[in-house]
Amino acid sequence: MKRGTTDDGPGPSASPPAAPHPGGATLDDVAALAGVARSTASRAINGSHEVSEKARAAVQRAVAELGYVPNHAARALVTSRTDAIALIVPETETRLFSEPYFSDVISGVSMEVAAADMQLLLILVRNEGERRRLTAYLRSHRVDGVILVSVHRDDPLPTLLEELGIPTVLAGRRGENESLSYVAGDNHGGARTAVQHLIGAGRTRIATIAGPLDMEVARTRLAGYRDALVRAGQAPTDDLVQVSDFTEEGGRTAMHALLQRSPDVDAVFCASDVMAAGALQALRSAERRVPEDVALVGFDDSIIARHTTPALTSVRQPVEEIGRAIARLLLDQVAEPKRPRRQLILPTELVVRQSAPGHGTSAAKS
Amino acid sequence: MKRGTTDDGPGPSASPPAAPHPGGATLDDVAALAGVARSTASRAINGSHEVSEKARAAVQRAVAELGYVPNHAARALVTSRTDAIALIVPETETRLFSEPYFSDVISGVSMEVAAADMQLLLILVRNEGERRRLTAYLRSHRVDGVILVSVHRDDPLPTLLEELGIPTVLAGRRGENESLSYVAGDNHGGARTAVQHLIGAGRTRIATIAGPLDMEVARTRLAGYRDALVRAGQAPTDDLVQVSDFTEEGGRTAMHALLQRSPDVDAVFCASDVMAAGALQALRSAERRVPEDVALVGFDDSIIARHTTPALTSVRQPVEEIGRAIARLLLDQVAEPKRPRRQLILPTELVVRQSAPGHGTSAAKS
DNA sequence: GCTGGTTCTGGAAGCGCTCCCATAGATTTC
DNA sequence: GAAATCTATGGGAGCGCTTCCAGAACCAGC
Repeated sequence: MKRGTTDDGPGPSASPPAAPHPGGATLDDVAALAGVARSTASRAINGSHEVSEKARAAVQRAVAELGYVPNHAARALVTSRTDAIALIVPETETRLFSEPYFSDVISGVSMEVAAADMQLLLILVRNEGERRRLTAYLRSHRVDGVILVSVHRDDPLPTLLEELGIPTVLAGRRGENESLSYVAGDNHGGARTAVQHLIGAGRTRIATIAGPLDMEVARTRLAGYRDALVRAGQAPTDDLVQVSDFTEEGGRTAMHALLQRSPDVDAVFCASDVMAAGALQALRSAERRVPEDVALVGFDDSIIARHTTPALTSVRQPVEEIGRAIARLLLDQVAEPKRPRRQLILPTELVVRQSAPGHGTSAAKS
Repeated sequence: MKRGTTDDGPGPSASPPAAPHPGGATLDDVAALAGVARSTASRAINGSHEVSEKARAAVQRAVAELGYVPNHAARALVTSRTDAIALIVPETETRLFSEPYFSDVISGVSMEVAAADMQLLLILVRNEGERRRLTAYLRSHRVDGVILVSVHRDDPLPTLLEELGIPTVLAGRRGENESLSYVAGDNHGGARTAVQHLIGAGRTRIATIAGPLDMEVARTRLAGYRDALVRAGQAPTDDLVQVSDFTEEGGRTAMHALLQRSPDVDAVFCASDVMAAGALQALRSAERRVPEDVALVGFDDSIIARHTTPALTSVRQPVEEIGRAIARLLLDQVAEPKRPRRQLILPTELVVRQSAPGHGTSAAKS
């Protein structure tokens, strides 16, 4: 609809300003009914303590009676706060968004944001066009804060946000020296525990399928894998490391490569369940039994981990809690912009299933 | 902090009103730089055609030079449009949100909403408290339109929205006589096709595990199942129908019940993949082979359909397209509120996998 | 009873924008 | 060539709210 290109009203009638109920009563109505000035009503509603009990009560009564709801736009205009938080999800790769990881993070974020009476804006970025639009959008300061999930090492967005001075919290960090606030699961510890579990089960040729190394999660999980081996006195070798891309197809290909290169592999730690599912297919087609011949551990404890056969042992992150923590950090930062950045690592947990059972349960290898 | 009221001109004060960039240049700045009045600048920017080419060009140059971005709140205040669409997702049951169904619908919605330069608000509703908050929120008219996914038959929300006169589109309908606009997959046709596939493969004792009957999707899929049987000249019997709840555990229980009641069942049409996954477990523990003894079909073609063993034959809905259609319907309705409601049913597609292969491929039953 | 504080309150000034209205030019018509 | 008709423009009035400021009302204290 082209803005009322002039002639939608023939005469003095149809006056848009006097719409029936463009949102209901105004603060003036409340003030009038309560018998106070608008400014007093405003103070009463916003909880200024320089209002007498009597006035406050009168205002509250009037608010209730009129069903008054403040006009958000008017308030935003004068306070230059929007009470909105943007959640930005890049949706380049494989429908990342459908991973429980994202939905649970979002769920956690949503809880806290709603509790703070703020709005949550969901922004999916799929391509360059949307990316440009997003940049313009952020420059227009239409949100009080931003949450960024799935950041790549060279993503320009965090830097932009930093320049614009918009409070930002990342789900996961870009690198080891992250300057912004972030919350992440303990990827290093989680990976290490997973590999230690394999070592404890007697596996000796433990490979890993890593994620793309331009993502810090992938690097950290790989580091955790190496750490576990080193601690167990095993020197990690590069031919047991296969870098992939977090997709199922990538997991399959990587597993084939590993089998080719090191046929004696007896365990694989995959940096994601999706890749583990791919690896499982490759192992099946190579006629290796899981877990008897090769034990398999995934990461994320996503929905597919429970549905493969055998079900996947996997590292679970406290995803909803991560979401909540992100929101809390951000809300604090919005309320108090000069507050120093904060970074949080939350513990993970190994969920043991059939693809890599514990001590003794597995094949009597070694 | 003293507020430098108005006179930040000559004074050395550098007062807050002249904040660094509370959002950048204003329309007045643009007008001044372009050498026109504010109203002209406004018209130029909003594409009124009553502006001379010369003025328009000057304004555009000024906008570019200043990096001007309209203040949304100010615009919203005067137009009483928010340019925001709320997407409301009840998150009662099992992390529904993580189903690809939701994420793909959201993805489609997001594309269209972004293209229209509107904002997408995500509102998750988990409990009564959040529900009340939502009601208050909707009453405050802070969104131009609402998208409701996963509606139950007796959900009070659609009615509320109808009363408030807020443009609304549902993903799926509440019942057969839905008064609001909606977009849905062809549940009836999809179910019928699935069952016809089973019939075509020679199955004769085809059961169904239905969803909760207070959801129209569940009813419609059940109706499609019955329709297929009737068309094939088989009278649908109630002991082959087991109502469940769309959860995995529910699917397991339902399958057990069916096996108990009708041990000769040779195929099951499940109203969701999640329930099919549960049914699969029940069949396995009852030592029925899938598909040789019992063929299994799911619905949704969700991520788990590809990861069970055997992989599930399932009915795929054009989910992203549904999302896009929803958004388009809604945006139309926002632009033109008196436009009649519209309802759209989009076709589904049967994806055949091992759990219910086609003719001849399956066991030589019958 | 008057002064010197405290509270509390009402008036008023905008926040940045859209859109109505009146006016100044430009163009046409007779 | 003057009147009539358009068109583009500038002025200005708000949209509903917060917040500054000055003044009213109140309480002590001398």
